[in-house]
Amino acid sequence: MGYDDRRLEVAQAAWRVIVREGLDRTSMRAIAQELGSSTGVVTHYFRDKEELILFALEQVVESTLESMRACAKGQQGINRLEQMIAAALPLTDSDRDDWKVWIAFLGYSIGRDRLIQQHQKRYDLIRQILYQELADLQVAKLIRADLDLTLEANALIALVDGIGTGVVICPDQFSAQQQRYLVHQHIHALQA
Amino acid sequence: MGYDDRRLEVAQAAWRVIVREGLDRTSMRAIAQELGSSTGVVTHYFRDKEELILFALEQVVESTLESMRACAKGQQGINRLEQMIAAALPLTDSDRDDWKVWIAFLGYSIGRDRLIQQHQKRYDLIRQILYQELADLQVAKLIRADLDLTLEANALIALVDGIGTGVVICPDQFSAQQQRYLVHQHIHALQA
DNA sequence: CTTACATCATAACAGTTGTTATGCTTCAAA
DNA sequence: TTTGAAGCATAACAACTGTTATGATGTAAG
Repeated sequence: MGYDDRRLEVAQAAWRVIVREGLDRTSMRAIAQELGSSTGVVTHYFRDKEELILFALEQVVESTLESMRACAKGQQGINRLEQMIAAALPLTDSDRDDWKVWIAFLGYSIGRDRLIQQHQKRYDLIRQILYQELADLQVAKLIRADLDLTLEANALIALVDGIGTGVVICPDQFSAQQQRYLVHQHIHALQA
Repeated sequence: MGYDDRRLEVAQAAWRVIVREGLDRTSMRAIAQELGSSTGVVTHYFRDKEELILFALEQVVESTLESMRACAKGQQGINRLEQMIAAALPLTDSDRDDWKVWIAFLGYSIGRDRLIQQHQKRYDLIRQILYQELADLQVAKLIRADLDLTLEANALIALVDGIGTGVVICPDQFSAQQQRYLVHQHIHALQA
């Protein structure tokens, strides 16, 4: 097992503690205990606590971005966009844990301008991806020509964010089927 | 100045610290300093830190619920629902601070089941209010008869939540006008 | 075998946390 | 005037925090 693998193990331990205990109760010692080791391991693979936490979050973000790209492949038209959006939703229990980390981090970022700026970059990236998808659909005349695509991309982001927080707080209210319906309904309204 | 007024002042000081510094950096001493007093004041008016934080959040929630009820008065039909939703949006800078507190609290609640349950109750209340509005609209045949109203109420909650987080993270992407457009677009799709 | 480095444990550091106890005012009731 | 409580300041408490230094172990290269 190489360096990067071990480093990832530490991050995943941190990730589990965040989901179970909350971000502010995720201390170096708690992470080490979750890992079954001492804090020496944690400090060995990460300079700061900040570096560790940011790395753990980046794993979650990259994971869902990868899922979105994977779902996009082989799909076309409206269905392609719909599948991409679905890939970002907390449809499974595992996805729900990802969203817990994400929301914990959003709250943690309030009052921390540096973290807010990092989130902005993430949102910019997602917005750019969705914009491109919408632009392709508009060229193919599959969605209305009068749509402000940047605005609609933001609408999609807000939709996913809203469903994500809804699932984390009230899991019973948002089944996978209902999540898909909400996305389908939203995208359907864009069609030409 | 009575007891309750002073108590509210303490909560508002905590509220300002949360917005500026973040929830996990909102210590008893930071609140006291923001208030221009000592920690003795804080402990005098609140048993726990938890009691203080929960009280501060409740103020925010009650404030926006009151705004929603006020906006509902004198309005009718689809416009009534639209105004109520708009009352919960972060259209002004002041509202944005409310949303910062809200989102900070959402993240803080991850891994704290008691807080999650309290949020569920809040969402249940809002869902009930929106359900009633939708039911009235459905009886008046102003929205489609085949809609699952509970699902649509959840959709409205998700929409507002998504816009709220979007504004907090990327204020430039969600102007008041654009927020209103997104709500209008969503509600318009429900019409009969 | 020796050297050097990666991996990890342990311990100590100074700082911060929430909580509690104590004492000092001020002011109204008896 | 005495009594008592409200309002508030101060200080101390143990517990916890992130960080750092030091030492022990294994293991691969020379």
